Amino acid sequence: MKMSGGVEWGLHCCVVLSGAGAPVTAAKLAELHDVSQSYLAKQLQLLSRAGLVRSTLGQSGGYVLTRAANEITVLDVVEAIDGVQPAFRCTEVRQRGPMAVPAERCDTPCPIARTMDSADRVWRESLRRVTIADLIADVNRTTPPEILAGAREWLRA
Amino acid sequence: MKMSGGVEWGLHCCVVLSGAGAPVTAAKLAELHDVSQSYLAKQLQLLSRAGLVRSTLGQSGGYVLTRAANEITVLDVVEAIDGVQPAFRCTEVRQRGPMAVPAERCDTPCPIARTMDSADRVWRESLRRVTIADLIADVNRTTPPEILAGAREWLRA
DNA sequence: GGCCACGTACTCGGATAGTTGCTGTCCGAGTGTTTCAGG
DNA sequence: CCTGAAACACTCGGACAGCAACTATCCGAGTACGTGGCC
Repeated sequence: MKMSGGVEWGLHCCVVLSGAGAPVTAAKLAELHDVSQSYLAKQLQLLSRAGLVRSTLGQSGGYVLTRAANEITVLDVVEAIDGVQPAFRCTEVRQRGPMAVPAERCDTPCPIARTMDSADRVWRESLRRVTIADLIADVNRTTPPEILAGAREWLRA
Repeated sequence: MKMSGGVEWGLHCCVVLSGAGAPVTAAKLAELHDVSQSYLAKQLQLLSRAGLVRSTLGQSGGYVLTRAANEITVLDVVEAIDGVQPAFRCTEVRQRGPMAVPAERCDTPCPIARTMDSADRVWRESLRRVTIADLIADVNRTTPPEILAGAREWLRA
């Protein structure tokens, strides 16, 4: 089980976009993070489809957040890039084989599926509790101020 | 993000193995669940490596659980088949690019990684709370008794 | 009749192909800016 | 000098290869049972 690596990039991009007041191009974001420019563009498209960021075309275009940083949760980004369907999908094994349970007797979900769904729910709830603003506050507290200022300046240039 | 489909098979097999008093062969388990015999053998090997089941060779061989059903958690099976490493792996993006943070200043983990680790922890904790015995109790309550008896008889033959 | 050795049939275990989905890349459609000519 | 339109340069968006991991499979190593011969 592996999450798409684009989730990490997307979260970093949201943090950066929140700090920059002006639109930032995908090329700048890619260079800042030293990742593939074309592939990051795809992740940004996913964020755009999900309505988390808004893209503006033209010479001074780029991406901006559509909402305040404290109104975007980590779960929003994860679901935008990695998809909303849970990792576990019940294939109804109990309805197969020589001792299959008829479908009409399967009114309640398989207990295995219920267990997995419950775990998936608490996982998503945990991610929903953290917002981009929380991440930014942590970044501001743990990274040297000169690097933050430098990055802000680098984005402007 | 998708979990290995073998996890579902492995859990169903543990439930069945707990009900059967004698060793059950991989071929029988595969036929009972109507899944690929060879592929399920691979999942059972993973369970064997993890020490959850014990394999006995020879004519009347097969697989048996090594512990009581209430001492095997769903997380044990998930980690045995799907692996123990978390779905999210931090690539230390902050240490890359033109505005990289030097490694010696990165004493605390990235807040993104911390958020993901926390979510992964509650997910695993949720799965750890459910045991095979819990699954069995639910199965016994929700499936018609004649099917349970039939399956037990089918396994014996 | 009891015991031992052998052969057989059955089991698991690891090494080997196939397929799906993630990773990475490219070029085309669209728009804001700039420039230049005309009034 | 001001205005308007056209050309340009830069942006995002979706369609196209490459690779890794999961899925599926096969055959070989090893063991318990059954059988036959011997004592």
